[in-house]
Amino acid sequence: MLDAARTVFEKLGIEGASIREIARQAGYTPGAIYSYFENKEAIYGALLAESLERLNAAVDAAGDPELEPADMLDAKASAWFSFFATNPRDLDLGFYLVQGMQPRGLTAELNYKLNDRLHDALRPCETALQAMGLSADDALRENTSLFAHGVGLLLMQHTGRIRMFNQDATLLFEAYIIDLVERLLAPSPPGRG
Amino acid sequence: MLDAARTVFEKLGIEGASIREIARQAGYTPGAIYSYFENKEAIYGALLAESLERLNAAVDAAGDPELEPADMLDAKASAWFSFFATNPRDLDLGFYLVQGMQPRGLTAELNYKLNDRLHDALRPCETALQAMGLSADDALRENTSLFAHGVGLLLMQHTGRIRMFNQDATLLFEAYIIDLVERLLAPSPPGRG
Amino acid sequence: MLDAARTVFEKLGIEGASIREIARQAGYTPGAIYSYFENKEAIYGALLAESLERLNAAVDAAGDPELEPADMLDAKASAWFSFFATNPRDLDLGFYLVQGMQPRGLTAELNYKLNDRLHDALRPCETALQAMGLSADDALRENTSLFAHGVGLLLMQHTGRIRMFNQDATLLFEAYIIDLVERLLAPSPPGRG
Amino acid sequence: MLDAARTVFEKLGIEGASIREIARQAGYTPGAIYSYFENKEAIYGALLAESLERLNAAVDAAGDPELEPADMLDAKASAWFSFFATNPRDLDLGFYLVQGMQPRGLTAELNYKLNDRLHDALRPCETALQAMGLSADDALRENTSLFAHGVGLLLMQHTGRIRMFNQDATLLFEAYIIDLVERLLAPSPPGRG
DNA sequence: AATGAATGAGCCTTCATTCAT
DNA sequence: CATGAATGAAGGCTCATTCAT
Repeated sequence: MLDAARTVFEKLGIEGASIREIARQAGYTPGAIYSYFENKEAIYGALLAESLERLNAAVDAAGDPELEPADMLDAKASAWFSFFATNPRDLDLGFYLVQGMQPRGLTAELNYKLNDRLHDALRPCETALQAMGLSADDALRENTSLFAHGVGLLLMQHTGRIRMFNQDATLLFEAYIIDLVERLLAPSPPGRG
Repeated sequence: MLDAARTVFEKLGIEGASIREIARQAGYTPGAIYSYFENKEAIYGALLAESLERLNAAVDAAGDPELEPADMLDAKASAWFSFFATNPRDLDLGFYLVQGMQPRGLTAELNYKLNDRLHDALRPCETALQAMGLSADDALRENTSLFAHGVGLLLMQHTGRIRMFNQDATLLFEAYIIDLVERLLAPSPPGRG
Repeated sequence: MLDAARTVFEKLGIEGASIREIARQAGYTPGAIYSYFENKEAIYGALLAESLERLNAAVDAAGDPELEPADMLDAKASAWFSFFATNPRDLDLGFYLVQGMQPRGLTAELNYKLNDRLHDALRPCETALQAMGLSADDALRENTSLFAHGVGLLLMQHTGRIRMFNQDATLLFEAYIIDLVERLLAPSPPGRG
Repeated sequence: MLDAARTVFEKLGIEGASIREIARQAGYTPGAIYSYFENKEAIYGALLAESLERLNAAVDAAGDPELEPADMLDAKASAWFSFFATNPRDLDLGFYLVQGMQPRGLTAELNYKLNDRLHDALRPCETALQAMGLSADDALRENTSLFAHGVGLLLMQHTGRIRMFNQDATLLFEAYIIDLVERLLAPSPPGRG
């Protein structure tokens, strides 16, 4: 059933994915959906939960444990970035969660769970940052920036606005990481906390 | 009439803003809308065009012409960033342009115009980057990154996901600019183009 | 449901028959219609298909198989003519097929089927004409003329314009058949193929 | 203004000819139309009146006065037939009058006038028929049949159904006239009034 | 667990017509 | 005479959701 939803969703996008269509794809009638999900938003919740599992799997699989912290940072960050860059529908889901999802569809519990799983996917980067010598606070801050940077690039790429700038999102993300590593490993210049 | 659209839009969001609702808010019947706009998308087009004008006004007003390039960069970037940070509905509009707007509503001409106006708002940063010694290509690349970074932060802040990280979007954006300036002014380390 | 459509259609004509009205007559809400038909044109398609079946039934039932070809021609032609003369709504449907029906509502397949069924209803006349000694080409031509004549009379009668001429459509159609038979059975005069 | 209506009407057909469109074509705004016509139907009434004038002009111009009655019949009948065959929009108008026009649009007076003008266009045929020796009653009957035949052929041709029969409407009409003349000039067989 | 017909509310849009200016 | 903004009614259609079976 979730597979059907995902399939429809991949084919028709988040706007075109009606209950009817999902049911048809699943070989059921519309009413049957409601045996599995409370409402339409709940489907997205489930879809998103599953998407985040795949995201975590991708991040977990990335990077040899023996890697240097800086390389680990690169590996883990590239993992979540390329997961979304490669799977635009997962990015859609993420944006949908973030933008349009009605509070009704997401129980507080599920919302927490989803947030936690997103954090889980980003934590390896934070860990690597700490391993590079950053305090917990600094690591959090840098990780937030890193995430924001990636999200911005993904959004631009996803909507075609990045071609507008004649740039390649993945290259720019890589460059950001390189600059970041450089900055962290360099002797901090005067005047920076 | 545009005011009515903006009001409804602010109240109900971009999805909930139906022609009926906009007409009601404006004190008209739905048919009357079509004396002013060809269709629903055209309303957003007009709204967006106006939003981009305000954006450009904000950017143009920012920064004393006498400023050093680095400070000018800061001023101009902060201008567009804070415009969107302060006016979340304009951010919504921007995201809508970027994500959902149907080609039908936007004539190719208008689409170009809107893109141009967005570029206009970002160009001062690029100019400042070149004034700091970057080549045209490098300036474009850095400007793209800068924009992406801001967009990512704005998105996170806008959707409440930034509090999740206990960070302040504006501070993070400022930090990015500082690092950027530092990096550009520093003697480039070996191995970086 | 089809009955409702037919009823509304009889009451309000083909132009006045809205989905809303059909639904109301059927005791349903508009949306319910779409469980039965893909769109409005499909309703007419179904209505027309059924009408053509009744037409064919009437034609098939007409004329003792033992009849002479000339009498069979009379019987079959009178059958389709009187079907439409007696059931003006079926005539309306036929005109609608012929004039206004959008390609969207009628799949190519259905369109073919409808055309075929109309041909089926006219074929017995053509067969009788051939039995009277006409070549296939001549039979087709005479049958086409016969059909056109009937259609013209039906249209005039239907729209009240025939009273304008103080004539009775059925009598005129009968007279046409009589003349036709006479002409075909008579030794062809010189100069006519 | 009528010209504008006719132009729009020729371009967009009877369905697509909205008041807005007519006004635009005429260089006016919709409201201005109502300075000239009571309502939309009145426009069609005027259009039709004018069409019938052109029809009569065509019929009047046809056939040398010196012609034999039989040839005159051919000339006059061919005139009205080819008028409609050549100007399908006039045929549309005629069908519209006959099928869809609301009583509101046509004052009784105008209706009479239109009927009279149609009769005028057909009268030369009737006169020719009488000149060939038919009684007034017989001439009326034959003329009615002739008109019906032509109308049937025109309808079939107009709607593309005549190609279905692989026939040429004009040829079939000509053949009808030839048969008619032949029949009338031949010694009437026994049993035909 | 599943059906599937049905609802009800809503969507965007069109259009003849009116009327104060 | 003409404007043109506005109306009001209607149009076809979509969709999440419900519920008796």
